[in-house]
Amino acid sequence: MSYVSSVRNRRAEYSESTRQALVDSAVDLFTKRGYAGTSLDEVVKRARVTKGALYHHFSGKQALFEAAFAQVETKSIEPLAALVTGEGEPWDIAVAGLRAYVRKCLDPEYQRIIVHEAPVVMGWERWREAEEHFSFGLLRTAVQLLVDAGEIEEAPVEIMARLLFGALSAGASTIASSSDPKRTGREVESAILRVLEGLRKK
Amino acid sequence: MSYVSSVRNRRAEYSESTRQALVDSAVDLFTKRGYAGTSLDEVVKRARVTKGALYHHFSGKQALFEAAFAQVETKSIEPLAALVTGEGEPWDIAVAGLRAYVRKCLDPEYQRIIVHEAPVVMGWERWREAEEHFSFGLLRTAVQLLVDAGEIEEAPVEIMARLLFGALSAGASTIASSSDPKRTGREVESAILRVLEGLRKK
DNA sequence: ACATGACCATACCACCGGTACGTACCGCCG
DNA sequence: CGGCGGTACGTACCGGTGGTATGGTCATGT
Repeated sequence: MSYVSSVRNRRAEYSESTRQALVDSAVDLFTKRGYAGTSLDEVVKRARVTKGALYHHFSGKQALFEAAFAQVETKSIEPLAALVTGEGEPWDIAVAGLRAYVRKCLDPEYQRIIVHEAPVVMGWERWREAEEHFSFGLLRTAVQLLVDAGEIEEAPVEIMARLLFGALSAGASTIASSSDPKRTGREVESAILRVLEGLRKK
Repeated sequence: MSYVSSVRNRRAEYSESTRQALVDSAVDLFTKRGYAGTSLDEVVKRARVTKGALYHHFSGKQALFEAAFAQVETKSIEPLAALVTGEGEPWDIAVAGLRAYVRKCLDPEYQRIIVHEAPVVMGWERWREAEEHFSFGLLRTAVQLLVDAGEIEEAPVEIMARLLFGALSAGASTIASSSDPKRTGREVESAILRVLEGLRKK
């Protein structure tokens, strides 16, 4: 029986491997040339398979993008999630998470696929839905923590989280396209902290 | 000579008219179906010309989009520019401009073409450059006014303007895709005002 | 009157996303 | 062990789209 299951696993592993190769290839190309700029022919060529394989694993280009999206988000968000769900003062957690997120936004994959292309490729509604389980979901719970702890003035958490999310994304983009990312990074960080401090109850 | 010039104007007017028809058609279709979703065939059909005319006036689809972008931005930004360059207390100007901008973001054309598609279609760098002369440029000068007037704490104006711009854009998206735009609009307005108040020197 | 260039139409091409269909291979049952 | 069915692809092809090449028309300078 162990023989049967091992053969079966072998087969399944092959399939999973090609699927993974397709996703990796997609992440690479989407990052470098964007969604519209990459052709499926190139994706399958780099993954050393054909379009038959692609359309077996995914329903189309959009689905392939969503798989790439999920992979990048999952990989990127793990340390942040550990940070937010860990213990500590809510305010310190927020500050640390903010710093970590700004750094993560400097990763080209995250920058291009998650921040820039995803909302337009997936559509705003679908993007919003997907982000509930990833970056935005984390930010929202962090803000909720701050409100519950009485650190910042009451406000619709959803709205405030959206605004902060937009500000963070813009800050990340600014850093990424700066001629002196180190300096700009420090400036963005302190500016965001100043915004947060402004919201803090005194 | 008035005959000659009149004929010449007639001819030039014809040309300008077809160009305008193309841009109007593009604005319509880009708003309804997005950049990737609209075909040039449809654009020229609605403008009652052919692709020959299109490629005579524009170098390609991208250039057509930039023309549509410029038209929507120009039309949208005029009243705001008048507000910012007018006289009055900097703080009141900022608040009024903010309100006006949030309202403008409810316009479907502005929402789709300027906020959502432009960064991806034009590329972030080109988009950033173009925005210097439009919405972002205005926001930046408004922030500069506030700093010069000593209303808010000193900070790199460029950075602070970027963050506020990102927050505004996110707020605009939230409003536009809300089931109750009026209510969400008020919430976004008050949330942004709270952020501004937080930055205010007391 | 002739050349010239602005302005636009027509016909066509290359490429891309997606589909239809064929096939090799493996697990399973009689 | 033999054939049957399903998985995991490969191959060939189609419709549509952005872009190009070419040519024609008409006002205008000389």
